[in-house]
Amino acid sequence: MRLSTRGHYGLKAMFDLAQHYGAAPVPLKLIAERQSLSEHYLEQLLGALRKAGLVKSVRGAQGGYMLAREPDRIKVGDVIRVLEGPIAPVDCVNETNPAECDQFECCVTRTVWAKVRDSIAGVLDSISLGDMCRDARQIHPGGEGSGPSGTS
Amino acid sequence: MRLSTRGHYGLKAMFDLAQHYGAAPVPLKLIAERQSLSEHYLEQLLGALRKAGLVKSVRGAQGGYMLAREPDRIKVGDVIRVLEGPIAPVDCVNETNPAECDQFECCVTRTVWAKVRDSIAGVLDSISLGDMCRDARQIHPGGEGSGPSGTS
DNA sequence: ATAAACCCGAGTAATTTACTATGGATTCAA
DNA sequence: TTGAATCCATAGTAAATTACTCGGGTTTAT
Repeated sequence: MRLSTRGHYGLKAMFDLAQHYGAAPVPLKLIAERQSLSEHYLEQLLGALRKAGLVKSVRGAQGGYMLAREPDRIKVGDVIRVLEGPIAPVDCVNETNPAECDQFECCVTRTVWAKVRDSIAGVLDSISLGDMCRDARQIHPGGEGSGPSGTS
Repeated sequence: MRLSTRGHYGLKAMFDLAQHYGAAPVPLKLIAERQSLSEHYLEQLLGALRKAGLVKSVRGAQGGYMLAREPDRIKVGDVIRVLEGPIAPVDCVNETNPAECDQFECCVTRTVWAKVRDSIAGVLDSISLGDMCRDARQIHPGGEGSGPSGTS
């Protein structure tokens, strides 16, 4: 019942980009430093997020990454689905293409997992990057300059 | 964001035991057959559940396993925590001993994961094995003899 | 021209997962 | 009293997954 580092790190990176939305593109190196993540690894995650249309990139010197749309229009669930795949505690309740139950069409443990899936999706789809930024501002008023802002 | 087979199979087995609560102990072999699981592997899971006090065992011929208390007093969450460990999408929001955030005490992605954790725990702790049996009876009226009852 | 950046695919060590194997200890029943 | 049916415990292991690293390329501002 654990997230991999892909989702964990990826959300940190997206939150970082959300905090710099509207400004110049943020170079990978800077995100990796601020969130203390491996640069090369993060590159893969941002590549996936770019292909999924959640971030845009600017190549060349002074380039970097930025959110493809406003922080309020990107949900945590969008990010996690790109990096971790469809939400599914077990395969037979997969969001996009549920695996065939090898046994019978009707099963009880399955409905338990479906409820878990829906409750996870409900939370992830109810929080946007914009929400996270507002929360951060409440906790760390003063923003940017006033010291580092770790994200677990 | 996926359960391992431990939790998946373990809940199937516990549901099987719940459906036979009050009767003679159910031998491992029978559970494994009915739920089409590896016998030896399931043995490990039931061992853990026994040590955790959720099932009792009777050794020797005519022995087997049975729930340690009424199905209504065993929640799905109890089973999953034994087999999968504490519920924690990421380590820093572990239910029992949260890992230190290496960076800072205050972080925003962390509160997201805490909400996910609580929502998962909420679902798992709201469903008992007794509930599952009643659901099964509604779907498969006639019970026992009327054909196999797969559990995904 | 150079340096700062992104882009891409392959490789890999460590860990986890999902079992299997083996042998023993207990108990019922004939 | 013997044999079969059970549970109990530990160790081993092949496959998959994870979390990266490596070594190149390509693009673009200055």
